Amino acid sequence: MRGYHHGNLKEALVEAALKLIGQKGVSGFTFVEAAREAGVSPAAPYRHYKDREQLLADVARRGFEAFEATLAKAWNGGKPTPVEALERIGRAYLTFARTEPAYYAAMFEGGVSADASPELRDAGDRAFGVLRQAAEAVVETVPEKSRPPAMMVALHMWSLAHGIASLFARPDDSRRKLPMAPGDLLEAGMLVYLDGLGIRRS
Amino acid sequence: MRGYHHGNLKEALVEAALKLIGQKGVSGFTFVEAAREAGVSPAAPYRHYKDREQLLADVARRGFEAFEATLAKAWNGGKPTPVEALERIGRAYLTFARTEPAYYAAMFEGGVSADASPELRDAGDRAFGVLRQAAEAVVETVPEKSRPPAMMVALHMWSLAHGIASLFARPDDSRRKLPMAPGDLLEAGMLVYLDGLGIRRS
DNA sequence: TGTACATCAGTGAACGCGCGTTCACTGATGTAC
DNA sequence: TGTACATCAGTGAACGCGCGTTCACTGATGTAC
Repeated sequence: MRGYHHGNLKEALVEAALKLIGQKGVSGFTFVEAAREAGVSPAAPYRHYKDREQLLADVARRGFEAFEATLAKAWNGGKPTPVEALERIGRAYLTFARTEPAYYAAMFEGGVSADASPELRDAGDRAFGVLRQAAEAVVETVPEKSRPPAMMVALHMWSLAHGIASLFARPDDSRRKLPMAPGDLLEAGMLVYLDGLGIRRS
Repeated sequence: MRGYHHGNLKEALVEAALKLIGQKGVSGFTFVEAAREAGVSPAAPYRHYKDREQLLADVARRGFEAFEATLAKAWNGGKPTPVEALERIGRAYLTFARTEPAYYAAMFEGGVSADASPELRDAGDRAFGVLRQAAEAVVETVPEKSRPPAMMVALHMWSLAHGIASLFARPDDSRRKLPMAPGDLLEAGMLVYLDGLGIRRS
């Protein structure tokens, strides 16, 4: 922090980006201001990132890694039952969107193309992998004959959670009022859906 | 168009905004460029809009009105059956997001607060009203005793459609690859969900 | 253990750029009489 | 029907601002010997 060399500038820039994105959204975040926030001259970030886009992509990648860890923890090996664990994933999804709006925005609203870098794509795929694996465990609780495709189930869960997150569970924009908590809305939706697949609740 | 007075500048600015948003996203759209696109000096737009934000809000409002018309047309009075008509609404939703990305972005990703103006809020409410009314007709096909709340159903449909739209059905960002068409993914999800509510398909 | 030196991570000044906004203004339009 | 005049919708020049990016540079660090 003191002295000519910052010593940890890359991390400081990521921190600054998260703070700024949280305050003004992805589009309000600038390279120069991130440098200022990190207490460094406007030319310094170029030692670590080629441009603003690359810093954003790095933030998004870290976001997906944190997201994956959050979802994996919520899954907890599918205990006590896959359905209950999947519901925990759903709630963890919304909690992440609410408590880490900067990460969430960089991941999903950044205009950062998913294949801006291989690392970003991989991180995104791994996060989705948690959901997909959960969906697999859940569909395996029904007889093989009437078993729905796990990929489809995972995509439905993801879409529903993301839809609720971006419509109702963002802290910054007071999007729409809801007659219930977003987490409850998601859980209700998941239960109805799983019923529709013939999956028992317990 | 010719002469000192444009004659139709407000409309031209909206057109320009749509074109620019479609090309570079909401955050890439600027007041000055909209003026340039409309063939007018950078000071001219101030005769019609207080600032960039107000123009954006106007675009979003018009978007919601077009959206409402699209959804209402798809609903078509709930014929031949409410469930089929609801599926048509779902597909129309995704088609709108795909073919009118600029409107969709202004409506949902603009950072335009829903209550930037009463007109905007009303337009948004009316668009959602179509979905809500459709949900009401659909739930009324089940006996009152086991009838789910229409509001909840409408919110689930909206969230699922919006989630699929923003994850998979935007033309600009090649978000994620899908093993199926977004419309099919949504229809499958809706059918499973309605099954879960005990609503027959026909 | 000291020293020479390569490498690295910063500085700070400068640039061109486009944006948002303002200002006094002026050409066109419409209306009162 | 003609004319005077108020109003309106535009002009264009100017401003301050912050951003992205570059450049030659310099202080700090680490390593070979």
